[in-house]
Amino acid sequence: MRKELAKTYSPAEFEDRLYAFWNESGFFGAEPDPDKKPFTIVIPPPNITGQLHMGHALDNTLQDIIIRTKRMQGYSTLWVPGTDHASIATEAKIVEAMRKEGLSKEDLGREAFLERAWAWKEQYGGRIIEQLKKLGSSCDWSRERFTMDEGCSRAVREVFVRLWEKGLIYRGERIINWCPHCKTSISNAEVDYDEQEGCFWHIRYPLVGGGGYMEVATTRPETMLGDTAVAVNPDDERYKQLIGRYCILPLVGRRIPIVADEHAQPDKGTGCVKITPAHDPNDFEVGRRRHLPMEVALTEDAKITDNYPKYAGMDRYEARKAIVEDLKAGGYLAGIENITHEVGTCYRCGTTIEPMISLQWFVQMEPLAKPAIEAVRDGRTKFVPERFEKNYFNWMENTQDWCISRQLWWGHRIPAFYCGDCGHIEVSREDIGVCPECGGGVTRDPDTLDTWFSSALWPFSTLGWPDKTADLDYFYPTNTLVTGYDIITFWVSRMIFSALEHTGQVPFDTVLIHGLVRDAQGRKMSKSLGNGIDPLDIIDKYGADALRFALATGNSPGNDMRFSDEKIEAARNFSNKIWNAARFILMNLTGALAADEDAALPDELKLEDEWILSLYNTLVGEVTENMENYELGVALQKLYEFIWDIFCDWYIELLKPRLSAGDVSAQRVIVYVFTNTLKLLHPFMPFITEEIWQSLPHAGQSIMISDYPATNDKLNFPEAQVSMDRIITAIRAVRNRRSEMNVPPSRKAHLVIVTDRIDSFSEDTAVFFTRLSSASAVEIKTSAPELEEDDSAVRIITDSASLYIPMGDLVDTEKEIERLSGERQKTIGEIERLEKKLSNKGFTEKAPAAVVEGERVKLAQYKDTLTGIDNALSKLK
RNA sequence: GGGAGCAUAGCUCAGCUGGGAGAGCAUCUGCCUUACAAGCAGAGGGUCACAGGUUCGAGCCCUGUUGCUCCCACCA
Repeated sequence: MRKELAKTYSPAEFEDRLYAFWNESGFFGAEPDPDKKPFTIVIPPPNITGQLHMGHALDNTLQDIIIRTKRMQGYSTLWVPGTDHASIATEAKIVEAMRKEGLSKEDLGREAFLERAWAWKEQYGGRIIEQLKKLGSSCDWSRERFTMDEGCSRAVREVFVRLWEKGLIYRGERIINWCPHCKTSISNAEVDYDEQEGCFWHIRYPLVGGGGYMEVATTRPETMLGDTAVAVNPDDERYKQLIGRYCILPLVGRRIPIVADEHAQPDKGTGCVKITPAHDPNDFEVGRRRHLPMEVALTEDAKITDNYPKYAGMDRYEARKAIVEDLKAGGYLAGIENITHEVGTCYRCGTTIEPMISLQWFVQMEPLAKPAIEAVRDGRTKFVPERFEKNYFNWMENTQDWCISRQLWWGHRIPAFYCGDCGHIEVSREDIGVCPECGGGVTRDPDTLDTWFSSALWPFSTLGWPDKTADLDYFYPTNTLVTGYDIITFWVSRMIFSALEHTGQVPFDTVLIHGLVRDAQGRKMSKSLGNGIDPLDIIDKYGADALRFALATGNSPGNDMRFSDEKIEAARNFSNKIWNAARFILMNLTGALAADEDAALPDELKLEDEWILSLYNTLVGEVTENMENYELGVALQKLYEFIWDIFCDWYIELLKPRLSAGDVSAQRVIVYVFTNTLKLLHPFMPFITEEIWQSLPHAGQSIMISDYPATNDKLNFPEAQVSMDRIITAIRAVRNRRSEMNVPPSRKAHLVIVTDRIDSFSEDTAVFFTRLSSASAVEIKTSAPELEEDDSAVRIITDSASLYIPMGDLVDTEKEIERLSGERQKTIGEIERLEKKLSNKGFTEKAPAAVVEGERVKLAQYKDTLTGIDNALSKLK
């Protein structure tokens, strides 16, 4: 039984119901099917801390559009959903919540903390999943994964052990980015740079044995406590003779050497650089090269260490003030310069990061990067748009070793065990209790892995890897990865090298990159600005389809977009338009079409039927091609234009006389075209298309599992297109004239059409003029009408007909002559332009024949128009 | 310092492999024409940033310039 369509478009009344229907019917599920080709997408797993924002909405809308299209095209489609544990973000939230209860991590201890974290995950982790469902996401929920679930954890451990065994993971003391707030190391990729106001402090370091000072400049005077040298360039004539001598570190009194190192550039500042190996990445390198001692001056929470009693316990900013004061007092301060500079901050909490020397785990990048670069270079994975490949190459080719250990508890604990007796490090797939070397007691590394270490495995860990599962065999490698450009380095690149290393295959063949969703003023949506638009509010108010339409239309790959009220309203209006078109069609169905069956095309087609079928067929071809090329926005735009400007504004209007007469062929054609257009639109706007489809004559359970329309040569009617174009042009011309003369549509007028195109202008098509151009009666003649000399008929000239409307004294003859003369000039201009073009041998000989022919046709049309205008003018005069 | 993007109607943006520029919104005019006023019909509005070049032909390809944005690196 078909469903009755509600009178008004109220998405809230059917979206949830339809989603439940699809889900319960198992349409989202996928199984390996040897008779079908697989098509797989893995979701970029949202953080369990997350709430759905516009970025998610865009990302998942695009994925859903793609997966729904492929599903209808007959692929066995799998969209794997899931969430990310987001170690640092989640831990920060839980710590914050605990702080409000007056508790710290240390108070609870690791076990209890993790219990809390899991409870938190259970409580909030599902929230974003529910929100994705509101959007219409057709994920296979039976395969929902979590980066810390058993399978993913096993994959993580396996990968860690394999990389260790291959020597691609190592543990070492390096300068790392330390977040004093999160109290963990973070990778280079996790550092954001903020422009900040600051100072250059010029400090004098007295030379040992007299003879003046070395003047150094620094933005961070507090780090001087950790200075262990001053460097000058070996080729710098000014200081050459000082190399090997010593100076005294002010306030501390330590003797530090003057060393030669290329790091010091003579043309920068004074040419002398203070060297703090434990607190600056460059200085660290200098320290290594010159065998300088490491002097740690800051603690993990960025306070001065006890080694400097005067400043001990001060945080870095207090210490800075105190030290600057003391330098000034001691006469060591040579000057202060105000500057703006980029300061590294933690991407999660915004705290200024502190470069620290620390013992951490690293992944050696070079051997992994090489094949990953190759895979993109030879096209096994391609980026859409292509330009992002440069981004990718740039990062991959210059990447440094990846710091993967985090001093956090929420995450995958590093599977390394340290022997307390012999110092052996055992990295193991299984937990161990004793040292395999000496039998001594072992302790496990307390640290966890960078969140991205597990997300890097997502395309295959979610399909069962390291086991050889049927899913992995069938659905992997996946096809399209959809994500924002802001995440290419964090995630996309790491998935590519991880997949190549562990599965020997690229993780996906295409990376579809989209931009950011900005607010109406073009600003990034952010919590601090408070300019975020909640997609769920939009869905409540306008419906998920409208949201999806607003996000998908006019959006091209890789480019940012703005989200505005106007956009969402336009989207809602389009939904409403479709809804009402459906209502109109339904109220006109009679007889057989009232039954549950697919509408087949009738044997006899009228001109307008052939015309709409032709245009529809073209649409199918174009949309299909656009979808292949990931031009989703273009495809949607074409659907919009077809539905609104062609189908609703013209075909429905043209068909009204036949429909009101109960013409069953007309019903069949309109249902055919409408139903199939809905199918093309379904991936973009799944809810409204389903709700309408259910109420139209149809076979099958759901539009979402119906067959995607294919082009059909039998539906091409070029002659009908030409004929209808003539009619439409003529109708528009009449409307145009009437509008210019401010004649209301209610005032009907007699219309005489003089034409020799009787194939287009006939008894059958005359009715179009009655309805669509306010004609009271239509007369078609093949020779000029015998209008009386004084009859001021309005003459409307098109390339295929002259139309006459007697309007009595509504028309001013003088004005009419003026208007026609103007039109004549314009037409002559066009004719001249085309004649010039066509007399250009370069054009006629070199341009494709079809283009030249097209120009000839245009010229002939303009000439016909001119003849018509001249006739009309001579009549008026 | 290296790389990328953007510049098209008043605003926000499309424009796929070069063949005389489009949409939405806004503006103006006329319409409650029984699917839809969340609508219908019409109108105005653009040296496609600037300067060269390639081509029969350039919004599109090449070179340079200007302005804005982003990414990476660096910043003692």
